[in-house]
Amino acid sequence: MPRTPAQFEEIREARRAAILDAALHVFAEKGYASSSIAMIAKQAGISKGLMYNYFDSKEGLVKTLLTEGFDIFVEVFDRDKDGELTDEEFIFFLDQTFEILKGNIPFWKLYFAIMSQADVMSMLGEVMMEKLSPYFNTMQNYYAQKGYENPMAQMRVLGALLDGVCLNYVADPEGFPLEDAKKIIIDKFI
Amino acid sequence: MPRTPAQFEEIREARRAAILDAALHVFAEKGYASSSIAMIAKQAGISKGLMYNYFDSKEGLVKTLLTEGFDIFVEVFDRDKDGELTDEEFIFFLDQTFEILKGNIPFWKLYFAIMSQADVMSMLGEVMMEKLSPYFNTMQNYYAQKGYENPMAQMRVLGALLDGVCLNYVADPEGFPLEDAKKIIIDKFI
Amino acid sequence: MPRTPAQFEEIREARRAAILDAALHVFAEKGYASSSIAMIAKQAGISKGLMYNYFDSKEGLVKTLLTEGFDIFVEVFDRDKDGELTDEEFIFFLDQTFEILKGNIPFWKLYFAIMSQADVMSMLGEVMMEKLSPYFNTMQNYYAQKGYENPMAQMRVLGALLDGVCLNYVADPEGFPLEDAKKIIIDKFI
Amino acid sequence: MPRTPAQFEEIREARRAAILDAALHVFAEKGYASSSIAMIAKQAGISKGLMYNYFDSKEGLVKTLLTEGFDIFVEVFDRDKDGELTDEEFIFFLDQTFEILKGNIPFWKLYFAIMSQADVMSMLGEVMMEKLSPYFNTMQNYYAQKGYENPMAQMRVLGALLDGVCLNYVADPEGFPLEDAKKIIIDKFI
DNA sequence: AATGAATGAGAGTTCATTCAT
DNA sequence: AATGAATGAACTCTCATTCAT
Repeated sequence: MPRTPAQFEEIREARRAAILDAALHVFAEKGYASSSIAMIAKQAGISKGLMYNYFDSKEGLVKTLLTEGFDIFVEVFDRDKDGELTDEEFIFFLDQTFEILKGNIPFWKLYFAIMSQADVMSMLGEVMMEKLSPYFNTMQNYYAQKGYENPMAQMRVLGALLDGVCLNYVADPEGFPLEDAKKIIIDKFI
Repeated sequence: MPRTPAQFEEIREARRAAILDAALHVFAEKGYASSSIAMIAKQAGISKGLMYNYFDSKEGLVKTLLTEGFDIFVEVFDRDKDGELTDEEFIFFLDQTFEILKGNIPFWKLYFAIMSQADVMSMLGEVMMEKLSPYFNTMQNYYAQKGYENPMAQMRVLGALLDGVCLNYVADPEGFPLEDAKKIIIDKFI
Repeated sequence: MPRTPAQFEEIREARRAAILDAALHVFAEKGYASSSIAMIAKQAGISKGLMYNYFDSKEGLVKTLLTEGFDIFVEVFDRDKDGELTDEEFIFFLDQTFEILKGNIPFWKLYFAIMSQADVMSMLGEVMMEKLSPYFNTMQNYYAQKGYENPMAQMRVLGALLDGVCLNYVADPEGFPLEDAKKIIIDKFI
Repeated sequence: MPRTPAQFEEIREARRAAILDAALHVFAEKGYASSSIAMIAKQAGISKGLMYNYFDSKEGLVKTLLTEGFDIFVEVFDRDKDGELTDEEFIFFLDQTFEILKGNIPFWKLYFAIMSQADVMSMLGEVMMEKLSPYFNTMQNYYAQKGYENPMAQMRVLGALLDGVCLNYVADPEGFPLEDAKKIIIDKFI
């Protein structure tokens, strides 16, 4: 009995996910430029040729990884998008951020690797900013409603700190004291 | 009649500086792996071949950039290396850090590009850690002598914050409120 | 529908042989260091890149040529490896040597080109010695059992003579009187 | 007081010899293609540029080495060029050959390295043959006057043997039993 | 006469991408 | 849908040769 169209779709979807997963890990391990399509295909258990049946190019692959990666991130914070934050919610907010970080180290490795390459960034910068701005708005609102003098700057500093923690953590997950850092941040930035 | 040794030395020094400058900007812009010797040579206005009269390899080039870049950084902080810090000195310390940051944007772009590439890091990790550890020690000492519970974590968080500020600033020097950030950091981390 | 594994295997085997054949002739003609992958690829009618789908490196290519070339040589003499030789067998032995020589001129050209290049020799010396030593042992045994005073020296002289004949023959296959030489050698060295 | 033209000439001559000597040793060590002008200049203690004041090109250098090297060889045997040889003279002849071999290992290394490269040979082959033919004629005459059936073949076999001994000796001067070989050759080929 | 900075062609090698099957 | 052989451009690096001084 031949496969139904739905079955085909299912197989395709699973394979697509496998390729993205393989690509994420290879990119995170070796960096974007130093990763080859051959490595990714091998890791995904398929041929190089078939890769191009699923993704247009190496660049398309990394763009998909980044945009879909951020979508997951955004989903989690979606409910708080426009709301006001209590202190408990803000703590929860930070907690969530750290949980996502811990669960997606390869993604954040890739994120920082790509971030530092102006040419790739120029294509992704807008997309990312659009997705992340609700998150930043939430932070800024928090400081605004607490009556801080310069809530934008407060938000940028906190954002920078989270970037920095993220960068240090993915560079050395064993060595960086993530839990201690969380306490200190909550202590200072609430 | 040949040039005098002094003349040759002069030529070499000027060329060397031009190559390093070109390399710094290209690496900062594209990342290490995505930069080619051809790009750097073109930027420096010389032939590919001449590069190798001045530097052994692409790797040697980036190592030189980073070690000499950090040397400038280290020089400034040298006098405080082992001493204890008063609050004023700590503020001065942060001030200096920000001044250096403002004056060397391409260098710090390169620094982050390197930081996020595991393969390059593996060859540079030691060099960098050696140069930076006195700086981190100074910070840790500061928190230790102020009686903080976990000075190492305090230091790591401050380090992460400075990384993050640096990262955000070099990504968008006009948009990031560096002066405001400095005030907030001094306020919170002293 | 993809080619079957058997079809791929067929293609690979044919290409591999074509590359080895091209490489043998180019190396034999120009020597190892002066032969370029571009020349070999051109001779084989393929792109430079494809070479590396079949062989790891230029060095790998020449190693393969030499080991597989010697294997043919070794195969012929395998049965006599450890045995004692009668005069008839010794004559047969020389006969075989000359036949192999006549049928593989480019290989022996390569062999001498390699022999005279210290840097290549250093990577091949072991492989070659391992393959050739049974052959030399056979000769030495022959002289030992005939009661010669210094069988090792006899063997070395005979080996040198065969090298020299080989060298002269490959340099000028038409001009060198191979058959006459064989008679003289059998006459003097039996 | 300025140097006299004769003094200039003397300096030039000494320098020329130093360059040739340096080149011979570098070529013998690394092979022709793998030796660089930079290495040779360094070994000779002069600049690359000055090399080209003495020799047109790398190829010119090796041609000079080979032709002048053979001249030395030829000189020694000059007196016997056309004469008839007694057995004692023939032994002396072989003796001389071995002495020259022992005293000029780098030259013979270079000779064999170049011999195996058809393209270089094509330029040198004629020159060399012209210089060596008296030597071969002497050998052939020796066998002719002793009444051998095929003196040309005898000569070619002896020539091949001397080639082979030379090749084996320069490849491994410590290991090859040159003195034993000489005795065996005299024993068999007189 | 002498230097070594500088070039440019070409070396070995890698790899994203295409394509016949 | 699927393969991996094949290409070609670009990579890092080397070096004989030239040339301003």
